[in-house]
Amino acid sequence: MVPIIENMSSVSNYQDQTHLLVAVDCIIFGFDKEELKILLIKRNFEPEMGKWSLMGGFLQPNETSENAANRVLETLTGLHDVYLDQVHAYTDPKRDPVERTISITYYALINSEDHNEELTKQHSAQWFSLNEAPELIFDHGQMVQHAINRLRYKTSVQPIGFELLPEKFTMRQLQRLYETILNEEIDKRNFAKKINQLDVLIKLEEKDMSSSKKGSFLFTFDKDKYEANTKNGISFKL
Amino acid sequence: MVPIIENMSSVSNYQDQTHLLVAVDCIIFGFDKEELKILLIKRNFEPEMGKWSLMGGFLQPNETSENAANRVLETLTGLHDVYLDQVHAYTDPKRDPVERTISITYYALINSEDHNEELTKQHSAQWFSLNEAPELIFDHGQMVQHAINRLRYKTSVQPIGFELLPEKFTMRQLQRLYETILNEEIDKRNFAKKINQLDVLIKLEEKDMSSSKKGSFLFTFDKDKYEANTKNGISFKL
DNA sequence: TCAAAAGTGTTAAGCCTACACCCATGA
DNA sequence: TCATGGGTGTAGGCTTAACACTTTTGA
Repeated sequence: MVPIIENMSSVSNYQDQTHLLVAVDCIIFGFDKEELKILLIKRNFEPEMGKWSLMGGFLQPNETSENAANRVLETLTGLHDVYLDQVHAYTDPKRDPVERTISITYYALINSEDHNEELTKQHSAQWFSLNEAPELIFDHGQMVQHAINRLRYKTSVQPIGFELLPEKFTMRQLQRLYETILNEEIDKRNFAKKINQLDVLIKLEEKDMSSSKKGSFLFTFDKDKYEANTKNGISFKL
Repeated sequence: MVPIIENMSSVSNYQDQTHLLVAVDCIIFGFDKEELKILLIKRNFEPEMGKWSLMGGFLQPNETSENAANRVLETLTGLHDVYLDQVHAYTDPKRDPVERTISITYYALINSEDHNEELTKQHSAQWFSLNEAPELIFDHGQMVQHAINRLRYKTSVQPIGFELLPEKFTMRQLQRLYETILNEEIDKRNFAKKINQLDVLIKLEEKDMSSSKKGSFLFTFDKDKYEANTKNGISFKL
C-alpha cells in the first residue's frame, strides 16, 4: 500500500507521483424533430482505426476540462457556447490500450440543424439514433449510457431541453423531445398543461405551417422568466 | 488552438501530450445521532500546512480512482467496503498552487461510530457539522457543497441513508438523518407512513431504551427486499 | 405524578391520469 | 369533402400535507 502523504517529512511528494494522460470525451446529443441522436466519429487514426467512437481530445496545459470539451466540440461542429455538463471520470488503468488515460466525459446539447456539415464530414462523423448506434470502442458505450441517465434526470429538473431545439419551436416538437429523452409517450393535453404551469414559454403570434395544414403556434423559451421563477423558489419539475 | 487528433498521420500522439497529476479527495459524511457531519484533516504537510482540508491522495499506477478513494478512506478511518460515490472532476489549472493536479471527488457514507479513532488522531482529523466547518483550502469548500447536493439527490432516490446508521436503528434516528440531509423538518407521522410504504425495513422485537423511558423499536434495512422491489419495478422515492 | 419521547389515523387539498371531440386547412 | 395534425377541459383516483392525542415509564 502506498502512503497517502509523507507525514514524516511534512511535505507531500508531488514530484514522485505518477503523471497521467487526461482526456475529455463528448457525448453530443442532437434532436432532429423526431428523435434524440448522438454524433459519433469513425476513427481515421489509431488505436481502433475504422471503429466508431465519441469525439475526444487530450487535456492541454492551461485548459480546464470544460475548455477542452468546448474545444473538441467546436472542432467537430463549429459551434461554441454550447450547453455542456460534466458526467463522470473514467479511470480504469486498462481502459485505453495504448497508454493509461483517464477520461472525463461531458454531454453536449446542440440544435442539430446548426452544426457545420463540412467539419463533421472531415471527421467522418455521423448522427445515430440511440437504438441504432454502432458498438463503440473502449468504454464509450458505457459513457453514453451514463450520459443519457444524467440527461434524463437533468431535463426533468432544469429547462435544458430547449438547448436542443431551435429558437422557435412548436409545442409538439417540445413534447417529442421530452418523449424521446424520457423514452415514454406523453398525453398531449397533460403535457401542454404541465408546460404551461411552468410558465417559462412565450407563445408567439407566428405559426409553423410545415407540419400540418392548420399550422401550429410557435413558442420561445423565456429565460428571464425562468430565472425569476427560480429566484422566487418556484422550481422547474417536469 | 491545439489539434484534437493527428488526422494527418492517422496516429494520435499520446507521447507528446501533457501528463498530469491526478488526485482523489474524499468528502466523508458521518451521522452522530443528531447531525450530518464531515471528517476533515488538519494538514501537517505542505502546501497549506495547518489549514483544514479534505483527505485526499494521488492516483497510483494500476489503481482506479475508486480504488484510490477506498485507500484514502481506509488510511484515515480504518474502514473498508464503504459506500462511495463519485461526484465531480475539478480541473482548473491553478487549483493546486504547487503543481497542476486534477482532483476527482468521492463522497463516502460511514457510520461515524465505526471509525478507528487512533488513525483519525494521527491525521489530526476532526468531525464538523456542516454549518460549523472551517474554511477549507483550494476548492475543497466547493467540493463539499457539490457533494452535499449530490447526496441530497441520491438519498431521495436510493436507500443509501442506511449506510450512515448502525445496523439497528430507530425510526426517529432515521427521520433525523433524513432531516439533516435534506435540511428540513418532517412530520413524524407522515415520515413513518412513507417509510413503511417503501417496505424495506424489518421491525425488530427489540427496543432502544437510551432515548426515552418508553423505549423505541429498532429496525433494520432489508436489502434483499429492496432489491426484490427494484426488480419488480417498485422504486425507492422519498 | 409528571415530564419526555414514542406511537398512531383522518381529512382536505392539490396533483396526476385518463380520456374525446372540434378546428383549420390544403389537397 | 376529407384527411391530417392542432388545440382544448373535466372527472376520479391518488398522493401529500396538516394536524393532536394517548401511551409508557423512569425519575
